Amino acid sequence: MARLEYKTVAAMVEGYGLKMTPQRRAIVEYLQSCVDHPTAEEVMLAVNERFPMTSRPTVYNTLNWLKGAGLINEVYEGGAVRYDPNTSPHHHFVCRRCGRVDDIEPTAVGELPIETIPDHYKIENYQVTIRGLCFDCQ
Amino acid sequence: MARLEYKTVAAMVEGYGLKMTPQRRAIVEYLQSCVDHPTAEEVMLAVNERFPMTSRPTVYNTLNWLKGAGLINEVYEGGAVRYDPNTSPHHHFVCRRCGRVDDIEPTAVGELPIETIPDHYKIENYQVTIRGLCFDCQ
DNA sequence: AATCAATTTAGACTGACTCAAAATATATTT
DNA sequence: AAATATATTTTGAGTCAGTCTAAATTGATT
Repeated sequence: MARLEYKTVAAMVEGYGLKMTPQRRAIVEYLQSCVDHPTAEEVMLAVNERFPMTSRPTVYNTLNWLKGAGLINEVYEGGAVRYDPNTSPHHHFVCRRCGRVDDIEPTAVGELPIETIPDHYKIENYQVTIRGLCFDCQ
Repeated sequence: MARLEYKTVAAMVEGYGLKMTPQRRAIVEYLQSCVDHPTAEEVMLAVNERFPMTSRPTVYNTLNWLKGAGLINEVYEGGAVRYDPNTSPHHHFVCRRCGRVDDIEPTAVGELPIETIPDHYKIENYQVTIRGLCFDCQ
């Protein structure tokens, strides 16, 4: 539950008896460096700039493995599936105009008084999506 | 901003110089009767039970029109795009195990203290997604 | 009943994503 | 350092949700 780190991935790869390949390295490094929430296609394009000819299935395989291992999250905004290297609990701000998705720290929003929710639900976590206009679009 | 109502749709269709067809009627009536959040495919299957041979493009056309007119909302949960006939501000509970999506009234959750958020965002609304286990899955 | 515009349909098409099999690379053993 | 075994990548085809187009149809209006 934190920002994606290369050493975590490497250790996990080891632990599962998997192999660390240049493609996986490149994908993980790109995700680490990301401040936004790229789509699979964006990951593929970015990785291919530095490490040409990384195939689409490999990108999807790796993203799906990282997701399954809980090292990245999938978010859906603006009609597209995006990947989020930040797995700490946090919220999102989505700009109605330009579509950018910013992370919002939980401390910036305060706590939701969810204790008032019907008690037949077992709540594990919650996530807030705030919509509006970002600074640039106002 | 309320639950989808047939008369609202009919009036809007009139107003735009459009035509009320049996297919549109069937789709709207099905959405009205829905307590959950159907996918486009589920809408198509349900409508075809009563009104056979409603084609896929017609279902998508109608759903997209309703969405554009602000009469239904699109939500993405469980790896699929779903439609929500309830356009009042409200939240969602998503069951980790069975994937069902329940509406949660804003009054059941209380207010999020969003006034603490960085002030360079112009906030228009926010939506909470609560995850966990529903009653049946505990 | 005839006309015209909006709508539906069938069928082809796109884009995101997955699958399968052959080729290749990695880590390990000798 | 070469050989081996296993994981991974690639290519190319295939699937699935959703869209497009043009022809056929329907609904509203005259």
